[in-house]
Amino acid sequence: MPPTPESARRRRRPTKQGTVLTHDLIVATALRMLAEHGAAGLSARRLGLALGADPSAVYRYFAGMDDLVLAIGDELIHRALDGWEPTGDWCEDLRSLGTRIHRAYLAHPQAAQLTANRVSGRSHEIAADETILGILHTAGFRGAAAARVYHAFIDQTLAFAALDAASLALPDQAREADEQQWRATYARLPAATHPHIAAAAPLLVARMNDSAYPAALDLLLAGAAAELEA
Amino acid sequence: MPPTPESARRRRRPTKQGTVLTHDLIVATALRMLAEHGAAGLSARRLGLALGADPSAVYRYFAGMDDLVLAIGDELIHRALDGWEPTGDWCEDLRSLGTRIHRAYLAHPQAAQLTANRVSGRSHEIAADETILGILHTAGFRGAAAARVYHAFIDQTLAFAALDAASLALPDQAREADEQQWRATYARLPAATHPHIAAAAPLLVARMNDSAYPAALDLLLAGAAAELEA
DNA sequence: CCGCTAACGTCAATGGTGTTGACATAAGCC
DNA sequence: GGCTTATGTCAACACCATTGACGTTAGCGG
Repeated sequence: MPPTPESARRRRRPTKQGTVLTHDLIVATALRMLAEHGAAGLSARRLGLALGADPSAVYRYFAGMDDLVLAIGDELIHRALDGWEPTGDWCEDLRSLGTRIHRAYLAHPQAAQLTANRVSGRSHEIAADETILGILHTAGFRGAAAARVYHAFIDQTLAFAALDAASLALPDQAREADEQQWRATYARLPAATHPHIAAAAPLLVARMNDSAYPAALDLLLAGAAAELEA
Repeated sequence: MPPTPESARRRRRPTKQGTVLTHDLIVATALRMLAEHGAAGLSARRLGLALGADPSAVYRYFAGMDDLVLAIGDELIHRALDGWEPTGDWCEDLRSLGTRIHRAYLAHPQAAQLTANRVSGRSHEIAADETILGILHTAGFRGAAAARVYHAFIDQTLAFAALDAASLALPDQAREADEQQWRATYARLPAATHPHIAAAAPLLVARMNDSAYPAALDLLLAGAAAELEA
């Protein structure tokens, strides 16, 4: 029994504890729980508890936990594009769009981990794709070239979002422990056996918290621009 | 009680069903189970069943399921580098190394999904890092530049591996269903509301199964080479 | 304003999961 | 050949997603 589509909802019975459930309320609560309890901390039972409702009530709104996860992903894309306006400079527009998507995911690293490499096919995801393809069109890309650049752009953005989210998603305590352990293993390798790691270790420790996405994005855009001129 | 390190093992009591457990045997069996039952199909109980042992026996070898997952990741890197020989051409070496890592992960997509954005700090991962830094050193990169290129190279490789693994990991049946559903939503959007998607849909469907990694890798190497000359 | 219907919240149960502590057995050192 | 202890086994715990039956109440048709 698939859940009722949001448009067809009419009756809203308050929960035993008084809250009135909504598609959006559930997504928002799930996002909060992910931030509080980590990527593995989103469970139907805990979600029900946080909502003040029976866990199974969630299934009136989503086909299952996986469906909820896809909705969360679509919400992240929604937030990324909210309020964005094109400047007309295709290169600048793609850069700001990529940066926005990357930033929106990293704002909810635990959620990003779950959703960044999923394709939801939901409304906001579709809107984003249409926007990107539109920008490429105005830039002058047509046919296969447009498809290729689109593909590289969106995959690179989402791939880095997922990767960067993974390190951000570690709880503060575990994250320090992780960095500490990094120092404990990599930074302590003897120069005799691992000369290059030993030499680069201090620099790498310093770099670890930053994302390589901006640099990679610049390279991609430069490559695309060069192709346009040719 | 942390498990006994592999080097300190002496007694090996055969299981009730006759098999003799090993660190490597468990990793290999887990890899097989991942291929058979999907990324979510790796469970302690099923692993025990497949090994012909009690599920809890695994805990004599790994601190937990997560520890096992890290070991699987290290094994993937091991396979990626196995037999690799440098040519001396740094650009070619980095390209072949990146391609090998990407290919090794995609050979076990279900395992890649679990491990590609983890840092294990284990021996083969360390060996790979030392190799990459060594190549960059012979190329002439020093200090911060070497660290920056290393960071971009390894993150891009792993990020694309994770992303590409996600689509490959879908079971054949679900994968066709997914592509079908893609056609059903994206390819059917009316040109009136989504003109660019409607125009690009056939090309995008054709591209979907390929990875954007080779193109992205080329861009990265070209950018690095340009930086060297400057 | 009333009554009917079905949407939706609740309950209970099923079969899965990781993990752990106590126990037993046999491997291999002395 | 006996002792120690590593290691396999067993049973139990607490959690998980999901589902079918149940009952209540919101809100429409009259």
